[in-house]
Amino acid sequence: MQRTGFAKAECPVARALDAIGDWWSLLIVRDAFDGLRRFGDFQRNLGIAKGMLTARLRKLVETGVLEQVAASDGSAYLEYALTKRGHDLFPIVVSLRQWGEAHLYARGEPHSVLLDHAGQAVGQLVLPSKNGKPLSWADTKVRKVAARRR
Amino acid sequence: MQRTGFAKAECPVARALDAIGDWWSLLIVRDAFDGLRRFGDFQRNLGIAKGMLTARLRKLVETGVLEQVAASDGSAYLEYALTKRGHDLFPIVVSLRQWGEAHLYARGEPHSVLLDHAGQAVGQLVLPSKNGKPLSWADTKVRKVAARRR
DNA sequence: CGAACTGGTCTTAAAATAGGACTAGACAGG
DNA sequence: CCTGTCTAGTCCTATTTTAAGACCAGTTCG
Repeated sequence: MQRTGFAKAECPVARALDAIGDWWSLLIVRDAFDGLRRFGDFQRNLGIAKGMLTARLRKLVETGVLEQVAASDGSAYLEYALTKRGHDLFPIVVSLRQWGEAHLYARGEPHSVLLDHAGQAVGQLVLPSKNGKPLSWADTKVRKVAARRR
Repeated sequence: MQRTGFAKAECPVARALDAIGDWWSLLIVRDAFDGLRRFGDFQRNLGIAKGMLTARLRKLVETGVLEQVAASDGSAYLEYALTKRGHDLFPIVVSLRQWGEAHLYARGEPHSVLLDHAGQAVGQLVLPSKNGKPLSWADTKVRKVAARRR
């Protein structure tokens, strides 16, 4: 009765959830985007059990989202840094953030916000189309399985 | 030792994960975007245990992502339909899909793809900035807690 | 050198999950 | 209008996952 896995699903959404769709992984990644790099930083900031954190970090390293690098402060410890693949998770974290901001706060309730380099709140993620108008859920359809190409 | 909850976190990412960040909810939502509406359709398509599906659907209805509506075929059964809040999950599902497509398939391995109304594969989600250039992770920063406004 | 910090491992109890048996009401056919 | 099947669940059990904290070896600080 092992938890169902989706690693071999044909659907990319299912595979992505298999890789990073548990309760902690995306929060670790969010913290990594905020600049956290050390085991203890993640542990204190998230309040996660250490064994859990060990397991999650290990899986994220295996998946290629994080990598262990020498500590930036010159000490003998290791740090966890986002890889290219990890940085590519940015739209996922932002989309979760924007949905959360829009739907899960009472009016006036304080929450963190995402700013650009100029200190301006950023706009919504958009899915561009040829003619410049953003695509919505109603404009798209999934083709079940792509033909094997190349 | 109840699973840690993030419902009251100040971070919107954490709240979003609390609401829809489990192993099944986003797959149910994905199927709903694909047009599935009935209990049995979700159950057969996902291979999920029925008790699990019952619990997930109930939570998604509570969260306001799905709502129960009369069956579209005129029978006495109910169907689950995406609400506005549910449709707003579209960027999350798309960002997961695009990350999965980019990183979790061997070259040439078949997978489903997202098409626009014209049958063209859609482009990448982008986070627009004032000057038109998309923002990346390096261009943004989180302000920890927004001042209470209004 | 000794104390505290770092980054873990191990153990335990509670909770979540998978899988399947069972069921009440809806529906379709004869 | 009777019966068999379908639908949408509930309930039970075995197993896995999680939370929480005790413990520990190597590193750094004073």
